[in-house]
Amino acid sequence: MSLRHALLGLLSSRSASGYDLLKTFETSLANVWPATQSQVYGELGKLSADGLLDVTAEGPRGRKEYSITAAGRDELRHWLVEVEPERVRRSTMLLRVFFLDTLAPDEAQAYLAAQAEAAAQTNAGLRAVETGIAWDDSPLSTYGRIALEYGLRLSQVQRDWAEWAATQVGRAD
Amino acid sequence: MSLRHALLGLLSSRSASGYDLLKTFETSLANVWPATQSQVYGELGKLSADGLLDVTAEGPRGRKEYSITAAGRDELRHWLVEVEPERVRRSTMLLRVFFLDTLAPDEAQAYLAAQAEAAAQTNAGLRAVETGIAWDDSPLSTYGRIALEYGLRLSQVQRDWAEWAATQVGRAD
DNA sequence: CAACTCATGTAACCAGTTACATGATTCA
DNA sequence: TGAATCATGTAACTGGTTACATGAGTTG
Repeated sequence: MSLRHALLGLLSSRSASGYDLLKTFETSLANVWPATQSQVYGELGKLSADGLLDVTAEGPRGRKEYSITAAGRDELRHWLVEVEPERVRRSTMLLRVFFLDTLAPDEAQAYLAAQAEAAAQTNAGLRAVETGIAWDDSPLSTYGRIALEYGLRLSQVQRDWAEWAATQVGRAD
Repeated sequence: MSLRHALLGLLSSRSASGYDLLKTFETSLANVWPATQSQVYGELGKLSADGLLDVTAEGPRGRKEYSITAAGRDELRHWLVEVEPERVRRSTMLLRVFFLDTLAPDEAQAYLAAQAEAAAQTNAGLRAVETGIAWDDSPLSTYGRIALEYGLRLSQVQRDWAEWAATQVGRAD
């Protein structure tokens, strides 16, 4: 049910069309909560049927501009302050680790080295984003910076872990 | 498609029934790749229809014991060495951060403090698991230890990040 | 013999992905 | 005027969750 809240969150600061929102999902939200076109349009329909959004303008090419309602703001707030975020579980990267013993030690090490490299790449990409943004004291900057920092720290720990893990493999094999 | 490979991986070391596998999913694999009963039974049926598993014994109460086939081992190996693990994206914990500016600074800080606490709890739980296991030099110990270490480092970085993030909120509000 | 565990299966539903389909407007 | 972009929608499918249904064997 998080797509609903992602949409409510985006619409809490400004009204937008499905098309506008879709572009936000492709850019800033892509790393946190990706969504496809069919999903966004479908969910916008449900949200207005449920009274959490209104169509407040119609433009050329059938464009519909959605605005959040008071009920929508209540729902967003409720989700933010009262609903426990569910911890992320599934990780195929980690699932594979459980079965690395079916490979030769050097193959297992190669797998872990590849993971270290992928994490390093992610980290470098995020550092490039970080330096490319003109950070200021706006709420968007503050919270955007916080989210980015999470990505930086996570990719760093993934890299360190994978490098350490490679040293553990084959120690006793 | 990872459930298939999780099942193949578990069956690569020993044959088991759906019921046996289910318990493994509830215990050791629960934090990495949870699966439900209906999912496991359904996938076992598909895997044997596809020739990756065989029913090698039938026991009381309709129990079926599944064994991995040569094709199954090939598929497992292929997945481990050739298929790129997809990076985890979706995180409602992080999605919420983008919308914390709709709350008062003290509410946003409370949210982040709660995340720090949750991560600390997870970390403590994993440390308890770590000390409760008799680690040795077996492959299971090696890779189990590596997976556990990931959880320890991840929960630590989550805690540190959330605590730091709370100090950033309201600095300029 | 009652309660518990072992053991499998199916149906309905929800979230998400991919692909198909259509058409209006803008701009070089 | 042709290509690109804007803009919405639907259908089929996949993976996962919850709930329902059934029954055999084990143990106190």
